Amino acid sequence: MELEQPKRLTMSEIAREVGVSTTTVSKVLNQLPGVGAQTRARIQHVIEQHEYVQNHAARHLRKGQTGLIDLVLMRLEGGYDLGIMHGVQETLMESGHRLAVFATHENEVVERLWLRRLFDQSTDGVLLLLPYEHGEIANSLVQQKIPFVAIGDRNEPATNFPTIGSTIWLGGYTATEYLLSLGHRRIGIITGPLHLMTSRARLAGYREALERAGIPVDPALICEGTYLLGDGFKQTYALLDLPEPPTAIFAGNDAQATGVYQALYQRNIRIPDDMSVIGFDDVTYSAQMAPPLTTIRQPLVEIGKMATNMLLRLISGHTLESTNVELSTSIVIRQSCQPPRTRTLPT
Amino acid sequence: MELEQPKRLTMSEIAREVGVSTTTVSKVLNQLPGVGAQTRARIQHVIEQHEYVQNHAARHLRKGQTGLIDLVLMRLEGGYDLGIMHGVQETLMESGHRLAVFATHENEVVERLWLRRLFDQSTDGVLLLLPYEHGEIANSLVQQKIPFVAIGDRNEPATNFPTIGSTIWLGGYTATEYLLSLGHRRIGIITGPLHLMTSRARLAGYREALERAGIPVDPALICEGTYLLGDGFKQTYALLDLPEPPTAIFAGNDAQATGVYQALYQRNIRIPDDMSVIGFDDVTYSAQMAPPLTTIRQPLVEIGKMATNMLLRLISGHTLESTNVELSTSIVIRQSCQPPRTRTLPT
DNA sequence: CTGAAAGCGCTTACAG
DNA sequence: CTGAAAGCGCTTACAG
Repeated sequence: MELEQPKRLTMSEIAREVGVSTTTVSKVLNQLPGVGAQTRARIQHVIEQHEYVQNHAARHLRKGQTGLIDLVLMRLEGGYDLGIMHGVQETLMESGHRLAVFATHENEVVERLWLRRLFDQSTDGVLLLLPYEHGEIANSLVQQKIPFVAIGDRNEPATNFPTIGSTIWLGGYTATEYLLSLGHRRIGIITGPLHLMTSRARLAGYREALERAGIPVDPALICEGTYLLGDGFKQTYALLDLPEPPTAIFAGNDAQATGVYQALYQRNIRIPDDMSVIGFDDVTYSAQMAPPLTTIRQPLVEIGKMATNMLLRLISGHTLESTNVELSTSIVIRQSCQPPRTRTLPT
Repeated sequence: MELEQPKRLTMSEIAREVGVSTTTVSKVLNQLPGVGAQTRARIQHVIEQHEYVQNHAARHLRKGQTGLIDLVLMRLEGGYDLGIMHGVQETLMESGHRLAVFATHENEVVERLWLRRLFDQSTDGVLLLLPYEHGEIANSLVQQKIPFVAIGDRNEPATNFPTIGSTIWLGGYTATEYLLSLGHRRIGIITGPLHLMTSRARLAGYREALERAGIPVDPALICEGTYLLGDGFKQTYALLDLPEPPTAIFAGNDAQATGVYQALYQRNIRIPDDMSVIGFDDVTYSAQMAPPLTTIRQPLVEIGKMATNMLLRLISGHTLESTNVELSTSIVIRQSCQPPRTRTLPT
């Protein structure tokens, strides 16, 4: 006895079975007008009975749409990227698009290969989540007329393509300002790679806050990291070993803050009693750290959603009201900062 | 002056320009034999000159292949999932497939909708990364003849579909055994949700090790978590508040181990001096924790690779040598465990 | 309200 | 070695 093989039907087979044309079946399938109620019902019935599903490729070929959005990033590492992806997925869920994810792993050959593949019209649009400057990619995309929006924080004067980010500079300023308001005067900062705009923006905000407070910037307090936990750890040791260590550390992002925590624990330095720590991003686990991390929140999920909505609008041929959007950062005060206790407050 | 518009050419336009048939162009494009060297060169030239790229949809329609693999998971949360995705991506990079990612967020409606979409022949195959039992999904996939492999750890006797996982039970056993060998007698365990096979397997391994050592299992030492940092934190407090607290904690996974660390730090209990901690998974950050976490390694990347290779083989019509693969777990000894110091070793 | 027919851009027997 | 032609499964003017 053979197992029943649920053969996949084509539209014309459905049409034949009902006794109508494929034109009519197509109309029913796509909920277009111009079909009698009776006919519609009969067709509907047969479709359901056979669990008929349209062939994606044929539809795609005819309509020139793939139902696919591509997201490109360097590396999937959690935190920042995942926050944004959540927003993207959520929005895509409503639009019905699928999300293709591609990680370049900083391999330019692979990247170019992938880019080439997109040109075969197999994507409706792309989301660029690349922390470094990728003029060439953006340009190729523009040239190929593939809709895209770049997510990140290129505080460059003007780009000729749509971008979305958040007010990084202000975030850096706010973080530093907050620590100053608590009475800290020696504030260490662990930045991201300084060739990135997003790192420099944080640092610039830090500098600005100090200068406004009339406090000279001590280069010894500025450490460069790569936004990874390990850098937070290592640079904290460096900061602690300074002749005059800081009383607070601005960790650059929450991953590095985790590293800072661990270094401090190991050195038996209590947070926030002996050292204040402030992060950046407000990643999912930030609130669960011990103590809960005070941090500068980037509205990651919102950024993801917004980016996707912008892209979707672009894809459907609309023009964007504003092509360079910045959502605002904000400070989330939890329990990792307090006034310095080892020094007397300035009079 | 108009901007040059790089119009996308079709194959027949290329053919016309060279003065050959599309048949011949297609052969060149697909590197098939049966084309004169001269002709081939001329065609090649024109192709490159125009940066011609095949239309994906047309190709797909003809060949019935999409070049797309779907990965389904509950939630993108980092650690475990990311490890596996790395492996998947790496393998896919070679095969040239793109990866479509879908997160169900435990929403069954959404899940079914998505599943339905796959039936439109828009995927070459799917990777199921769902921690709970998903008989229906697997069955639908089987019925629709969509190739797939389930990643995870269903230690069920026999499934009628391809699976890949790792030796979880043995991992649980090994972790416990190791702590016993160090002299620990009261070992706390924080499991995952106990309705999951993967959680029960760890616990069963734990029990087995204790029983073999002739140590009665104390139910008070068994805490249920959900594999999230917060559970590690909370349950550690519970364990510490026991009349007779453990001297070691088996954290269930590395995320929970992070929570354990934090609770211990907050209670001022040193690792490993005052408490040993062992994790499970060996996630990217495990080695960077302070102190570096001793853990049971699941070969996440390898699992991802293997799963993908199995799927690829399935897609190309081959049959699998073995359909239920388990890679082996192993212990990675770092610095979070040592003999208990508050008790005397048994004589 | 309904359908015949063209066409989306490829690939693939098949014939020459 | 080369090409004419059919066909993958849809959608969409267009005519009736």
